[in-house]
Amino acid sequence: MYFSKFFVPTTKQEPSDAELASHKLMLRSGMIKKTAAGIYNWLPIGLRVLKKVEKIVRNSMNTFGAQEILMPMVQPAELWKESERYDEYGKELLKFQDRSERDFVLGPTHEEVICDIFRSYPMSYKELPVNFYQIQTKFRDEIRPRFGVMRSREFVMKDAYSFDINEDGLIKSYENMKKAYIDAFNKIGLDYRIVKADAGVIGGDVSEEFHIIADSGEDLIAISDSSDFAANVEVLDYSKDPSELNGQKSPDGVGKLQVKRGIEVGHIFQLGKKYSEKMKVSLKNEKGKEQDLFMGCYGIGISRIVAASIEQNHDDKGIIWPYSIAPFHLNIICLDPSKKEILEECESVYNILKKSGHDVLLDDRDIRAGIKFTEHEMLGIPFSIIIGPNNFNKNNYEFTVRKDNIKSELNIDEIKQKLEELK
RNA sequence: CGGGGCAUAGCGCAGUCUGGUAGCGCACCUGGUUUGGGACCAGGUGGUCGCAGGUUCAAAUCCUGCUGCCCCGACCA
Repeated sequence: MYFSKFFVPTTKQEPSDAELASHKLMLRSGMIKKTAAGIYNWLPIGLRVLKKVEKIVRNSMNTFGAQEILMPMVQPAELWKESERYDEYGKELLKFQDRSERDFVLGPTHEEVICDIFRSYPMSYKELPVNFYQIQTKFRDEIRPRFGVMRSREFVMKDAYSFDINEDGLIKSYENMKKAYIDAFNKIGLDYRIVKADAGVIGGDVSEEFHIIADSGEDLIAISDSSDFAANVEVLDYSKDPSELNGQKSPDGVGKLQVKRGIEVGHIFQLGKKYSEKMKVSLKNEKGKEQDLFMGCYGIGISRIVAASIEQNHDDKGIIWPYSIAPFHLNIICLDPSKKEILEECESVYNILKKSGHDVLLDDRDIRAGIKFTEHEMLGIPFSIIIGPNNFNKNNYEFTVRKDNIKSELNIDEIKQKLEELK
C-alpha cells in the first residue's frame, strides 16, 4: 500500500473525550471514528487490524472443527419470549417494532436463533457434536458505553454454539473450544490468562474467561504465583477490598494469590440444558428417548482485542502492534520521494517484500521527514526501513524495530530473514 | 437511573458572569523560503454559536423546554 493513496487521518491533538490510551491512540491514528455514543466506524487502517484478528480466530475455529455461519442481527421477539430472556436480559436488549408493529430485538447474542435453527432440522444424535460459529456485529445497549471500542454498544464478536447429546459430549466440546481459544490467543501473541468466571445472564454451570492482562483492565483477577490457577475475583470469597486477596493462599493449594487487572476478551460457557429445555431443542438418544441437548457457547470480543492489544503494548510515542495483527508488517519510509532514483529504489524494495508475502506500507508522501517518523511510531508498525538521500543505492538499509527502537544496517535478504525470525 | 460537566469552523479552545461587528491555535488552500524528528514568513477559505421557543431596539451571551456528548457511581459476555 502506498501511503499517499491510503486514508489515514492522524491528528497531533489529543482528543478531548478519550481517557484510555487505546481509545486516544485509535482516534489519533485514524483507526476509528465515532458516529454516536458507543457506536464506531472502522477506518481503513483500523479495519486492517480488525480483519487480522478475525482471520486468526476464524482459522482456529475452523481448525478445531467449528463451522462458520452467519445469523441475522435482527431477531423476532417471540424467540426471546420463548427463552424468557425478553424480560430477563434487561435494558441492554434493544427492542423495536417493524412497520406492522411486530416486536423485534437487535441481537446481543444468538442462543435463541441458533436453537431455532438447530431444532428445525431432522437429525440423529449420531451426527453430534455440532458446533456453529459466526463473526458478526452485535448490539448491546450498554448503560454507559466508554473507552472507545473497549466497551461499545455495537461491536464485533465471534460467537460459537455447540450441541451434544449428553454431558460428557458437552465437556469434550467445551474442552475442544478451549483449545481453539488457546490456539487463537497464542497466535495473536498477547499476554493472557484463563480465569474461572461467573456465568452472568448467559447462564450455565461452568464458565471460564480469557483475559488480556493490562493495568487499565476493568476486571480484577486473582492469579496464583506458582500454578496456573486464576479466577475472576467475582467468584472468590473476600470481605471487602479485593486487594486483601493479595498474598492469600491459592484455592488450589499451590502458591499465593496475586491480584491483577484484566480485559475480558473471551468467555466460554457450559450452558447445559438451560436453553434447549425452554426452546425444545432435543433429539432421540440411543435408547430412542427424546433428550434435551447439552449446549455450550463461546464468545470472543474481536473488536475489543484490538483495543486490549494497544492497552497492553504502547509507549509514549504510540501503538506497538504484535506482528500477528499489525496493519502492516513493515513501513518503508521514503525520504525525498520527489527524487526519482530514491523513490524507485523504495519501490523495488517494496515489490520484493510484497512478493515474499509481507504486508508492506510505502510512505511515499512528499512531506517532512519528522511527520513520517512520528506517524510511523504512532501507527505502531513493527518494523521500518528508511531510505533517503544519505543512504540510498548502497544495498544496505536502515532497519528499525518499533518495540525497542533498535536500528541495524541490513541488506534485503537479511531483512527478509529478520522478518521471519521476529514474527 | 443518581451526581457533575460540556455543546461556538474539520479538531482543540476563548468569548457567556456584565447583551452591542464571532475570535485564537491546529488542520486546509495560494505563494515563497525550507527539508533525517510533527518547519517558517506572507496571504486566504471556512461558523444559521446543538435545536425550539421567549425577553429585548439588539441574544453565542439572559429565561424556559428539548436533544446530544463526556466524567464519577450503580450495572454488565
